[in-house]
Amino acid sequence: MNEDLRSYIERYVSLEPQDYAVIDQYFEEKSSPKKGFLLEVGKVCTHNYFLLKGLTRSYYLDANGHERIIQFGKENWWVTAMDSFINGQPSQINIQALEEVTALAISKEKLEDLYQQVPKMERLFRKVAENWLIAQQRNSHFFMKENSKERYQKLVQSIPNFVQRVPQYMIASYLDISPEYLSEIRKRP
Amino acid sequence: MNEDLRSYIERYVSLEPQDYAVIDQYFEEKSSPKKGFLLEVGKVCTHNYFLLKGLTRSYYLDANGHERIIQFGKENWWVTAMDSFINGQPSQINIQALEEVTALAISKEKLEDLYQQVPKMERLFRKVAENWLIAQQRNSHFFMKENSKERYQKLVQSIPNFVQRVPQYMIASYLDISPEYLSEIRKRP
DNA sequence: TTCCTTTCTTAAGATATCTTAAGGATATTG
DNA sequence: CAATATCCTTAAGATATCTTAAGAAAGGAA
Repeated sequence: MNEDLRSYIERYVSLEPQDYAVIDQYFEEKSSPKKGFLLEVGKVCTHNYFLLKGLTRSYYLDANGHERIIQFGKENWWVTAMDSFINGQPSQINIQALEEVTALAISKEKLEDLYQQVPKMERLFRKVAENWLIAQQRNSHFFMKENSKERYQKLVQSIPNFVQRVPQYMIASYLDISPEYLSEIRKRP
Repeated sequence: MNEDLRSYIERYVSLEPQDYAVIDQYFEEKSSPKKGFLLEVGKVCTHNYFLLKGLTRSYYLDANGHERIIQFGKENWWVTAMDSFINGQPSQINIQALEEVTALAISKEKLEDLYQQVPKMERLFRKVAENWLIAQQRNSHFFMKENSKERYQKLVQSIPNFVQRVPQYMIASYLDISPEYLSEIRKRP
């Protein structure tokens, strides 16, 4: 089994050694070139991706045709369109590789089966969902509480060198700021 | 076992009949008068509450001493301070009863034990966390996408008679609008 | 009912942020 | 290297929303 996934799992649950071999069979390695799509609007999100390498963005086009980024995906985190994946509905978002991406993918059906074969995985994904929820809640409050300048500054601080990996207009989109205004914010002392 | 909790559980997992009696023992009924606190800032949130009756708000005081409501709790939903409950950290929020509240409460320790006794509960709370996450994500996008007026109108539509149960300034706080501006919005055609 | 507290409204001035439009800088490709 | 596409900045005017302050209305307690 892949080392990154293995140590990720170990952080949440303790398994029998042989479980890892079982789990491994449920995942398939997938990759995407830069600018490729892991998911497009309107299609059902059939897979959950554990990112090994690269960077993704999840976004949609708003009423004015502007791209709105709602999430970035990075190494050792799960990338999927939760709503579509869980409920089998057409996705509202695109997921695109911003850098060349390698990921371990598991389909919805296989995941359901894996829960039967290795019940501890149910616990793993419970904890993942709980942590994700907590992160999402913190993020929501962050957006409500902080103004544009603070959002930008805290992003820069909290994820060093992230700003270098991503064009500024995408940072602006993610922070819900117009690119022009972000430019002005950055200039100010 | 309480009927509401039972049918809630049945919506997510199918259990053996005897499981319900086991589960029932893990919960204790708690109640709070109107304006009572289920949790106060600084204390660790030790319980997860399944609301049977009444209404709660989760809020904190911002830098200017203004109350900021981040969530309302209603019948047949879980009320807790996730961050504090899961990570055992002091809570950043207060949880207060807006109406007289009756709830079924389970402590963190008992819940961990329950996962061992009835492993299907792991699945239940995985699904609860997943749905909660999806709801939270939708909510975040809703706040980013819609302006004040639309947020208010959609709240009124989506939860009829909610506006009657709660003072307007609390609605404003929840929608991240100043009470004065909400008053103006409501007046406009 | 009367008083006191809580909640809601009004209005004026202040501020953050957006929109539009244009030009400048930087990357990528042929 | 030139050419093209992508990305970033500047600035002016427009808009949404907040702040402050005051008074009006409604609700609850005496």
